[in-house]
Amino acid sequence: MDRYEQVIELAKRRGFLWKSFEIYGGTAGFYDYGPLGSTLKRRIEQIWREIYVIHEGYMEIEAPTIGIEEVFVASGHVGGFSDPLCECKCCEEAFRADHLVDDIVTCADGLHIKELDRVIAENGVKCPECGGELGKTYEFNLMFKTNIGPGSGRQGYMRPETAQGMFVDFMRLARFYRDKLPFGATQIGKSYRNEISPRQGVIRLREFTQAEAEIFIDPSNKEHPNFQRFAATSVNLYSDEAQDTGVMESMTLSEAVRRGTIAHEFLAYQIGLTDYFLKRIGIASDKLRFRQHKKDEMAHYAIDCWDAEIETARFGWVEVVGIADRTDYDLKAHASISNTELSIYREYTEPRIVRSFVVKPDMSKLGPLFKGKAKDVAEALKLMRQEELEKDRITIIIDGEEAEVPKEAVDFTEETVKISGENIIPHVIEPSYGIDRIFYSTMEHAFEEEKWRTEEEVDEDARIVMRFKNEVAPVQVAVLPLLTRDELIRPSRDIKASIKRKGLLVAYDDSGTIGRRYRRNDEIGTPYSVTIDYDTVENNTVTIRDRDSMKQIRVPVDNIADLLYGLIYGDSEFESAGEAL
RNA sequence: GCGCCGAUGGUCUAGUGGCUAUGACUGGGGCCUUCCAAGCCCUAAACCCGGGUUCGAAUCCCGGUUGGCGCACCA
Repeated sequence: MDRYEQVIELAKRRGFLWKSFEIYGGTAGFYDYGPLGSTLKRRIEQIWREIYVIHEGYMEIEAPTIGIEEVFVASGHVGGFSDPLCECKCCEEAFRADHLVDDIVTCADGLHIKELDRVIAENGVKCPECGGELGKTYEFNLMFKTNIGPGSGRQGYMRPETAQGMFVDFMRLARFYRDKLPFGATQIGKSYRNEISPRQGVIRLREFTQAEAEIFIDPSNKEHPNFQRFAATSVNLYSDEAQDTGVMESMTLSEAVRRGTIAHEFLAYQIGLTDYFLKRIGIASDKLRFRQHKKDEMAHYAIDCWDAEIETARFGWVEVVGIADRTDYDLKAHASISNTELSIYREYTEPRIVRSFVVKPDMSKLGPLFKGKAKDVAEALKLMRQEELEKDRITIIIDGEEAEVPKEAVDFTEETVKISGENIIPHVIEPSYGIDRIFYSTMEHAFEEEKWRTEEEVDEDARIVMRFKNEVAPVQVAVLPLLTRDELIRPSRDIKASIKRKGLLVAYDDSGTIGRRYRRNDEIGTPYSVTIDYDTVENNTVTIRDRDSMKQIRVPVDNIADLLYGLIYGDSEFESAGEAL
C-alpha cells in the first residue's frame, strides 16, 4: 500500500473524500467532500480569502458557472479547447489529426476538420501504426455543453475556468475601483472540463474548484509597491534553463528579478504570496517548487508563467497553481468579440502639447480619379511623411502598381494638439489555484505513520496522525471525559458548550478507552484534546493534550475556550499555556 | 478511446461450480476501567451492475460500470 492509498483510504473512512454516486457505481472524475473534507477545504479557502481578498484587496465576485457561447469564442475555448481526433478503422488507434498532416501543410493546427479530412484523403495519409485506413476526423471539445432555455435554446457551456467571469466584468470592476490601476478581482468556485480519461483520483477531476485572481496592472509599470515583503524570501526555482540541466535553485525573489529569471517584480510578488499560502496551510517546503513554463509550452500570449508544484508520493511533482502574465490578450479578445472598449483612461500628470503632421486627402478629387481604389489611395497618403508629399511628383503603390497622385488632391498641415491622457489596456497577472489538488497535497503532507518502540516492548507501537496546521484542522478540539461516569460527563458537556460558543468546532466523545479516543482524534488531526478527570471535579482544572507531542498540560476550566482559541488562531505556545504534566 | 490486470461488510481480506460466505480491525450497546488502539459479553454490516451457461454461480462466459498500470490525451 503506497502513501497515496493510505491517505485515500483514511480520507474515505473518516469522511474527507468519497467517490461520487457510489451506490450507482460511481463515475470517473467526480468526488464528494465528506463532513471533514468540506470543513478542511473551506478552511483552506478561507485562508486564501484572507490573503487575496482582505490583505491584497482583490474583492471576490461570483459569476455564473454556465457561460454563453460568445464568452468562450472570445476566450478561445470554443475553437482551441479541443483536439481534432482521428481513428484508424483497422487498429482503432486514435491520433491527433493535425499532427498527422503536420509535414504536408504549413499550419496544420489552424485547419478545420473538413480540411484535415481533405488533406488526409488527397495525400493518402494512412495509420502510422498499422498502415490502415483512417476514419473521419472529429472535434473533441473539453467543455461540457448545455442548452440555455427550452427547445433549440442558446448554446451554453459549463465554464472551464473562473477567469473569464472577471474579464467579462472588467468595465464594472474598473468603475468599482474608480478607474485606478492596479486592481483585481477574485473568484472561488467550480469549473468543469470533460476530460477524456480522468485518472489519478482527485488530481484530475471533471468538476473541480478553482481560486483565481485576475489582477489588472499598468503595462508600463510592473513593479510591486510592496515587493519588499518577499524580497528576501527564498524559493525553489526550476527555471526554463534549470530544466535543461535538471538542477533546481534556491534563490531569493529579489535575486530572481535582478537576474531576470522571473520577468518582473509583480510576478515575483505573486510567487511570494503563493509560497506563503502553501506553507501556511501545511505544504512541506522541501516538497514545493516553482517551475517556469518552457518557451514552447507557454500560451502564445503569455510573457512569463510559473507553476507552483508539490511533490507527492505517487504522482511526483503535481502542478497546483499557475501564475502567469497574460498580458492584454484576454481583454483585447473580449473587446473585439463584444465590440466594447475594455480599457482604462490614464490621465498624464501634465497635458502634452503635441505637434502632429496631418494629411488631408481631397476625396472629391481622388474619387473620380481612382474610383473604387480611392479609399486605399487616401489611406496610403495618410501614412506618408512631409518630405514625400513635398516632392514634385507624389507616387504611391496600390495593388502592386505605381500611381501618381496630383498635388492638388492632397493637402497637409502641421497641427498642435493637447493630449491630457490616453486609453491603455491593462495587463493581467493571474494566479490560478487548483483547490482540490492543494487539498489532497495538504492531506498527504499532513499524513504520518508514527512508529516507536519503548525499551521493554518488543513489538512496534504505531499511530496514524494527520499533522494538520491548527488553522486548517477540521475538528479543532475534542472533549473527552476520562471515564463514562456521570460526574465526569456533566462538566464535560458544559466545557463543550463553552468552546462551541467561541466558534470552535468541537467533538465530544465518551465511548471506549481514553487511548482509543486519542488515536481516533489523531487520525482526523484534531490538534487538542481536553480531558475531564476527577481533579476537574475537585479543583476545576482539566488537561489539554497536544496531538503532535502527546504531551499534556493542566489548566483551569474558567477561560478554557479563550485559551484554546489562542492556541489555534493566536501565537500561544502550548507548553507555556499551562502546568506541564 | 485502446490494451493488460483487478472489484467480497465501513476498512483489509479468505473463498476456483455445491452446508447458513471466512477472519481481523473498525462501528454501536453494555460490563470493567483514573490518561494513550487493554479485557469480557452482546450486536450491526458484504459477493459492483445486467445478461448467459448450469439442477445449482461470489466462482465459468459475454456486456457495462469502476479502480490500477501502459499507450493516447492533458488550451
